[in-house]
Amino acid sequence: MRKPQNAQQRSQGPQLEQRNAPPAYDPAAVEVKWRRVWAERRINVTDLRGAASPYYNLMMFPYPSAEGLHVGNVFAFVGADIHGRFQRLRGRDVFEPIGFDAFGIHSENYALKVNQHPGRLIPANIANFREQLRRIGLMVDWDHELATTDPAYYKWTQWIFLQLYKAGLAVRKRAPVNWCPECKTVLANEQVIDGFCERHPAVRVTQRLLEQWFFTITRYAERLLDNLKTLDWSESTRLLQTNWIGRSEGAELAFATPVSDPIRVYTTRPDTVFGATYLVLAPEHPLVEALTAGDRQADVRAYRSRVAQMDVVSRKVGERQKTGVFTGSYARNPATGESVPIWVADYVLMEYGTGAIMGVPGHDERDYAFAKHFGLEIRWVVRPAGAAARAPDPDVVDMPCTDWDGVLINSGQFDGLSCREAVPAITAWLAEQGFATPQVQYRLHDWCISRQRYWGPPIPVIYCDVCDVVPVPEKDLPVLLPPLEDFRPDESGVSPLARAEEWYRVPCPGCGNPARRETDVSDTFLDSAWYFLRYPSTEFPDRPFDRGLTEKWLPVDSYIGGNEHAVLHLMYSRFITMVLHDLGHLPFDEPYKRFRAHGTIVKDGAKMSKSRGNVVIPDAYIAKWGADTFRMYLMFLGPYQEGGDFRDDGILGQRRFLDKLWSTVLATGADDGGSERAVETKLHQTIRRVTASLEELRYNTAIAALMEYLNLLRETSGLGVSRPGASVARTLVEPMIVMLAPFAPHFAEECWERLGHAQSVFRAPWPAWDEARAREDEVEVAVQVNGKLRGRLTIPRGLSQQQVVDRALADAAVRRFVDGKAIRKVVYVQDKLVNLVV
RNA sequence: GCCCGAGUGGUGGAAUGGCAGACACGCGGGACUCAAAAUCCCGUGCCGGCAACGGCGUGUGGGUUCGACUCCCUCCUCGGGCACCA
Repeated sequence: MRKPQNAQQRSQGPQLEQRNAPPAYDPAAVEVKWRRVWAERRINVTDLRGAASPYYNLMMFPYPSAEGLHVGNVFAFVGADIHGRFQRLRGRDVFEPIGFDAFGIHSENYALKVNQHPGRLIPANIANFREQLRRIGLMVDWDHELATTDPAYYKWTQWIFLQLYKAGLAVRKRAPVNWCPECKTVLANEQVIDGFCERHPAVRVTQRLLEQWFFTITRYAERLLDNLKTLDWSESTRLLQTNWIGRSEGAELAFATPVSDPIRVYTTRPDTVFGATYLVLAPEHPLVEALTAGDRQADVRAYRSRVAQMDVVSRKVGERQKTGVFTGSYARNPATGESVPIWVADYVLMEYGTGAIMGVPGHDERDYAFAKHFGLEIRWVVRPAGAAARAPDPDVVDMPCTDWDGVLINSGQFDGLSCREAVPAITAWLAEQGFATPQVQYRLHDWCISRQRYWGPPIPVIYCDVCDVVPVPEKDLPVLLPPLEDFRPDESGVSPLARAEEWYRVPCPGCGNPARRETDVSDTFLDSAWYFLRYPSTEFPDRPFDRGLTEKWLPVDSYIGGNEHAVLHLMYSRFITMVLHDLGHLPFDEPYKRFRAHGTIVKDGAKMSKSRGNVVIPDAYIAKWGADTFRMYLMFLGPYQEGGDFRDDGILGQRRFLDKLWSTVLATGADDGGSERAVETKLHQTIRRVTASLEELRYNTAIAALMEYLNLLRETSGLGVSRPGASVARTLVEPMIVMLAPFAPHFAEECWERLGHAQSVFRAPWPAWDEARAREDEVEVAVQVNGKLRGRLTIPRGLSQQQVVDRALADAAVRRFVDGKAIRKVVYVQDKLVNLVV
């Protein structure tokens, strides 16, 4: 960080300077004053019912950590706030709410670490965050603040669970789950990174079998995918979701077996079925036992139990040596009619497709490795494009051919077809005989919402020996989280809530017999899957979201946030919205009309992280430079949707700009109307540029355009050289203040007031530009000879090609390169460039 | 391995296929000052030249075009996502 002299000197300026010197810009005073005025005049409070032109401006609510806001949060919020303020200046009634995502593992782990109860820690963190958020000057309507830990909120989180339960979309499954020995809880697949816990990068995740609640999001896979095409979202985010859903097309093929059930396999390459020389079942496959021959029992059992002990994740990680075991049975290849051996191997996963595959070692990397290792037959049924007419010899070519651009061989009547042609042909042929069905598969998994933890909303279910699973009646919501002093998870794998005896034991709502509460709490992502629905309706204790307000304000007009939530939060909230829509609770099925992913702020080219020790804490910068300067600096770092590199130097540039603008405002005279044409032209160009830049979230270029304009304005008015008594016309200054207001709101308000306005600058209209006035009379035309720049002409706008060429040829520098040569061609771009080809 | 995104001065970055480097930081020089800070002015891609000016220049190599940072192909590096998903 820079030495503090600058700021101190600046802020002490007013006292030190001579009596008649103008007051210096004092950000601390200006910002305190305007935050007070905004609060007093309730300027950021939206009239939700009366708004004529509603605009819902959403930003991702923070998790209130003990460390406080970091610079990444500030970057995210300021960028969204600028968008909201811009919309407001354009006449929209902007609703900009904020809240706190305060449940979850983050909070609980931190509470464990400092040995304090999260119930006491979180309110303090929230108070701290609230203050920090106020200090960065957000246009937030604090009347609608919410916290997911508030029973008035999580009552409805539980209500949503019940709606899904009633609709059959919340199901209980015994399933192998990821278990983090450090968190002592189940992790979603998304929370497992390369086999390690997201929260504990050094801790390997293992496997446990637990009864869990799942939301069957997979039933919505197709819709989640299809709707994506219609959304105005960042391309990168849509792509991440598309890949996450992972749609693939293929066919399910049936291989007859000695037992009554055939083995069904899913394949994307039915064209290679003639090359299927073996089958593989996942170790958990239900047919394994029946298909294992007597003398293979011991081997198969040993193999399966070895796999069962392995954790879910490491089984899938890396290019391990393939393992497997032969069952001793054979199945019939429906295409060739031949018998093929049935194997069991852990490279086949039960959770995807049918849990069984056909092994086509000639044309699949994994099958090839497996067949090589176990000496299984490798048969080529595709000749790669460009290869010789004969099939390549597996003994010579030591790799499979996974090419789609090949031609079938060794495939009976299908020989000669291209792979692409063969897929539908073979599928149809097998389908006729009852051996095939076209099939679409998705990679997406169901959403496990159970957490064996304390700090979350209890899942509202009661277990009764008579009635089995009984949902808590809606009238009994919320199921309050019991105030448990010792909230530590233990090795049992059971939630700490099981130890709250009084809470745990309840009469069954159905039959009144003694029953037990579900002791798991729900995933934090469920809390955040619907928070945007709650904001407009925070005042209603009796409904999750008011129908009228919801219709008026939703879906969200603009959502700006980080791409780290591209597949989890954004997918889950889309899913919940779809379900609530289908159940008749919402009139729309997509929550966010427009989503923009902002970039990441890095430090010295590296991601900020505690372990690197390069985390930038914004507080000191704001204290020293003021929030407005800091906001502008962050936005100037680079394109908002790409992020930027935070450096301590550089912030001074933004402060200099505001200082210069400040002195310009103080030197603004009465409207003399005598503005120079060049400045006026530049003003209209600037309005056009800033408007376009703001629409595209290109905040860095918007600021640059304002700087350019101010530089010209000061130069032409004599302010730059501190000419005594120099003044500048009001009409040339005021639009700039309005355009700056989204970036530096406190500063703009103060300037606006000093310019004589009684109303907030945010009541002013966004300046309009006039195309005619933005156009220059004279243009500079580049003169190229053979594409190389050889001269420039300043000429009146609108000359004909011939006139321009004549003038270009009058230029000595140009003639040097043209003289003595014939001009073969002339390319003229009106008022911009002329290229003489000689 | 597969799918995205990005490589431009000392630095952050700017440029609907049409003057590469806007804007800003930093740096050099000057003014003001007893001096410093702040402020203001001038300069600042690289090479050659006193200069006029010339040559080179947007990760690499090729291509399309009158003209390419921009479009196409190859490769390299960095960042992100997915990954035994059949």
